[in-house]
Amino acid sequence: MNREDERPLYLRVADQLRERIRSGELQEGDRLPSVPGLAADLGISRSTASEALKVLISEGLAVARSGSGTFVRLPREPQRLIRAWYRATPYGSPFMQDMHRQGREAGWSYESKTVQASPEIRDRLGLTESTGDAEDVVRTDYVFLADGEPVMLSTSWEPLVVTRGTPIVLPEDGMLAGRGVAERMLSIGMPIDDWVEEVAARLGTAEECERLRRAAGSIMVTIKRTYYSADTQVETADIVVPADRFTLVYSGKMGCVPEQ
Amino acid sequence: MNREDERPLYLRVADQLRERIRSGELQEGDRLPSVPGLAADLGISRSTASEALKVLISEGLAVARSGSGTFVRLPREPQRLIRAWYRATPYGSPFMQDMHRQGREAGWSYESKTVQASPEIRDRLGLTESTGDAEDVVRTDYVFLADGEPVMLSTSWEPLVVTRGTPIVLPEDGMLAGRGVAERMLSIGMPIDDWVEEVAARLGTAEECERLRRAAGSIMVTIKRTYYSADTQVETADIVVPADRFTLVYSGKMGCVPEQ
DNA sequence: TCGAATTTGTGCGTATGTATC
DNA sequence: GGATACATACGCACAAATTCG
Repeated sequence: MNREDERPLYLRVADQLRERIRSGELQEGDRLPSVPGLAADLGISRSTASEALKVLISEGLAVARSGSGTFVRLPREPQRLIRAWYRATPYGSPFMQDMHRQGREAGWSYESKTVQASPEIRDRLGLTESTGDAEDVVRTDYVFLADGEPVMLSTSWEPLVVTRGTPIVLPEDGMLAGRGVAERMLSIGMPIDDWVEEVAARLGTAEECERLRRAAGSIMVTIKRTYYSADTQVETADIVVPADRFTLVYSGKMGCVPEQ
Repeated sequence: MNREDERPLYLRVADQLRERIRSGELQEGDRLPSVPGLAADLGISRSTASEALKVLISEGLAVARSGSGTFVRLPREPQRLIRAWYRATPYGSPFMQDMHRQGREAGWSYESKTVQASPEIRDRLGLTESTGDAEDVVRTDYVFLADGEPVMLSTSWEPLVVTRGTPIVLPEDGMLAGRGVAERMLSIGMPIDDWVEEVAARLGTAEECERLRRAAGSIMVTIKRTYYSADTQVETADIVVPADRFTLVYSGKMGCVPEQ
């Protein structure tokens, strides 16, 4: 069976399947050989055939549908997300504009709550004065959609010390709903003049992978973003995007020359 | 055996081990229970115990050493890499300055070659005129070190059409060796006035993981960077950093107000 | 240096549950 | 309902790496 057993059998079987995908013989949405089928064809055990398929799944090249089969799922060319601190556009938030430029139908759903900030969030928002047990931020959880599919998660925190008593306390309420943080803050006299984004990457949690319809253990790019107005933090957010779908684009000029 | 089988057994065992790590009972470097040990202790099969450990490994909370055991490996606090287009500093390149600020001994090794650019690199450098089979770029492969350990890979391409005949044809040669691209280009009258970075994440290749001394299959953050001088591309680079060691920091002001 | 014991990795077999068609 | 598929769980065996006396 093994004229050369440098590499484990299940990896060699995975190589073989990967090659059939790469060559175009198996295309997007095609069904890969089933576990029993592979085992019979190659004269290997079902456990080993299953291991080989798991390799492709963990690489994001395939998805398993219980009871149905394992299907090729080619990574799309990643979309570009332009990271910029402020872009007033007819399409609303920066995400909406990026999707619109790429000819995709964008949408989002959200849920806002007034809550007490965690120590980390308090730190990121520069909330030094104690408010006891009082609620001090509005937390909004977003799911962003492209062509109806969830593609980005974001959790945003805005300090009540900034927004309390203004018409924009709730991010997705009122005239400026869906227009993005920058425009909303501008409307209450707090123009955003600086931002910081900390970019990292890690495996997605089970919940993130499920909400973004990715295979368990998919790689996620994470962004911790903070917006400033005159050295005051007015918003901070945790953003999660699947690494196989997005490339983040930063550029030297965007801080100086907002696009119109 | 299962009074409630909502979740698979191997996931519940993984939960249990994860909790022992989270609580501090098992610390960095400690050995997790062995597969046969777990199986005996919990009255489960070795296959199931092995599956449970694989979950923690895939989450990056543990590493397996064949023949030795499976060990807790808590993620370190990642270092920050400040991404900025130009920072003239007494410490040379931006990488050197970041490491110096964090009190780490920085260094690098490199290798330069004059080569013919690939189509992708030609595109990134805006080289539209054909040069036949002639060599048209200087390619430099860097390994950056922190405290003697390799932490970042970078491959840089500079078009000969810009640097030919100048004292800085070879990046790490002459007076400005180690001073960074920005200073070198400035010295030949090509000040860098714009940059674009495309940030993505993926699994590291076998070679990258080995050169950066990471476990096979570690997550890497990749940056495709291009420097411009008056709308002319003067350099492009592919940068690879291990995701568990670095966070990239971008900020709105750095494009306008270079640090001194 | 050698060998015994332990551990992970791989591969085989089987069985059952459950989802899909 | 029946056939097929994946997911989980059990069992066993051997190879390779490591550790330790």
